[in-house]
Amino acid sequence: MSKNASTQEIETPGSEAELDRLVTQIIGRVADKWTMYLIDILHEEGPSRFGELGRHCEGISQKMLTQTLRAMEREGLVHREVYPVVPPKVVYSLTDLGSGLGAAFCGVWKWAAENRTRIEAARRDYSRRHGE
Amino acid sequence: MSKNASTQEIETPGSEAELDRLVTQIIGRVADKWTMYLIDILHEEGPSRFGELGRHCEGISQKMLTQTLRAMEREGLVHREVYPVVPPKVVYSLTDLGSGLGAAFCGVWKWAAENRTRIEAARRDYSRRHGE
DNA sequence: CGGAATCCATAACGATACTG
DNA sequence: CAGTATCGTTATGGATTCCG
Repeated sequence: MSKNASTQEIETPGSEAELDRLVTQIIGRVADKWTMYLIDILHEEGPSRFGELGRHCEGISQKMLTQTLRAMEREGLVHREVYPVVPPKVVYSLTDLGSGLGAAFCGVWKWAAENRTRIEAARRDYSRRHGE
Repeated sequence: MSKNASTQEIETPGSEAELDRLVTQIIGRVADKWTMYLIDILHEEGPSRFGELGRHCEGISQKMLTQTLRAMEREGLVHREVYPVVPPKVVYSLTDLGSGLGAAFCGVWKWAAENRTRIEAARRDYSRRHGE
């Protein structure tokens, strides 16, 4: 019983390598552009309707919006509430899990904001040194 | 001169909406599965050769490895050091910028590790309620 | 309004072969 | 070893149409 210093694991059959693989897999599904955008939007705007999300999420197609929201629902990041009215109304909101991820992502947003000039400088530098 | 409360902006012509777009764009380029994996690997293993990275980065093809590393170099996340020996030796290491992103993304890894059981539960839940 | 379904273009990716 | 180049496939994403 050398490991498991974490928060709430009771039954953990796999090896730590396997755990690693699992966590990596989760990151792989979640570290996606649209997911990050949507979590951010839901974080700022609060519970939002499908159309609102589409409008706030610059450049996303309605197909990707649906698709991404479904995936997020599957991972337990968002809750989908359907109001049986006409015209239809569907409101998406972050679950606790989603909020947690949003909070975690916050660091990445801050990093991007704080370092954007350096990133752009690096890019200019690169294209100068390479093929222009 | 109402804004610019940030860390180090001297010349900022765009509006805050534009700044938003810029930051979002950066996230879009950086929030990618392989980039995150590689930053994590470089963070844990330290400076590594091309082949080592490939071996540590489960499931990546050599093509994607090259491609992702080039992109990361362009964004200023990694430094590429070529040793003119035979057989060739190329060592990749995180720049300050890359380390910063790694640190920022750390929160997400922790989130994934701490909530993995909940995520899997959510997934089981979803497939039970939907098409199995 | 909030999708699902269809069609289509192209970008992403993997496998393979080749090179300095 | 660390790539580049090419090819073929699959996945991604947009546009459009239709439905409850």
